[in-house]
Amino acid sequence: MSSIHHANKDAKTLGLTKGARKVLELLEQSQDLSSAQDIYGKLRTEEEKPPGLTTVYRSLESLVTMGLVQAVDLGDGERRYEVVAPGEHHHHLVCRECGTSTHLDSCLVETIEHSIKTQYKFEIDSHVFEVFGTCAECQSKRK
Amino acid sequence: MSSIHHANKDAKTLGLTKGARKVLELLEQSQDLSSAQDIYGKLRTEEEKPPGLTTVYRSLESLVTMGLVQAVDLGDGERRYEVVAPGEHHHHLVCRECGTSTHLDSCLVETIEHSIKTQYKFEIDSHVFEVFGTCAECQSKRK
DNA sequence: GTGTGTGCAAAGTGTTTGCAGATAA
DNA sequence: TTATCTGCAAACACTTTGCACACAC
Repeated sequence: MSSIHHANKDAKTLGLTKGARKVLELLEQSQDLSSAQDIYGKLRTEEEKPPGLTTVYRSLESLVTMGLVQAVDLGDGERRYEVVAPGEHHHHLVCRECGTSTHLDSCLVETIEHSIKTQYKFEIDSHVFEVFGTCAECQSKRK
Repeated sequence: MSSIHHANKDAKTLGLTKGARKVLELLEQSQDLSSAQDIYGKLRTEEEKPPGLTTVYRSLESLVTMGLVQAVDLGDGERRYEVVAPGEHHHHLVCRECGTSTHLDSCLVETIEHSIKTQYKFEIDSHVFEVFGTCAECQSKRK
């Protein structure tokens, strides 16, 4: 252990600011997608000296840039975030009743990527895909 | 011709307010997705007595509710709109360079709907799917 | 006259930015 | 010290709402 002076728990937190590390930790504990305000609120209860909202936004921005976190837009005017394996991404089944989201285990865009390229001569660089409805649990609660 | 006193051009415009009819007409002429501000701006140049922004927003709301118009969220904080055949919807290839959007000729969600239902027991009621990248034209301009 | 449509201005929401003080190397 | 990080408050962009007036039947 030579040049590393920090007491970081994890190699991938290197280069992150204090605030960003707290945001990342919190996201790692979260099951669901979290908005900036969610994160801010939770940190506010869990930390003695919590980062401000501005710092949360700035942290999320850099975490996304670094590829450690994925931003998800559900179209409700509030961006959500979740940790991902670097370079990975995934899509969700979002329950409108309880708000929970389940990951889809594969990205179906990859399956049609080729046909979009050949049929439309379109060069894909990103995509959004989210499904809304009712999860199994909420369906059974209805009855 | 008995109970219809209006000089409407189209049966489906029945029950629409004056402002909503103008908004719908403009959307019918548009090739691309238009934001409320786009619509407002265009009406402002084309009409003598154009509807205000508020009316544009209210009109879009009712057009969407009536199923004549589809709202599309591209995740840039600005909702876009386009006319659709009642009950229909479609997805887009959105070019990041020139901003144009091309319709995908089929909805691939339908192809995996069954597997989502059986595998996840999830009841789908809506979805978003948009692809971003570079269109054929912008690709050739680059060279 | 009565009810709906409309416009203005104000309020609201999530997010970003400017700037000065706090903090870390 | 010197550069980076942080927080507050203000600015922002899009959208919604309150309210009074206009208009249609």
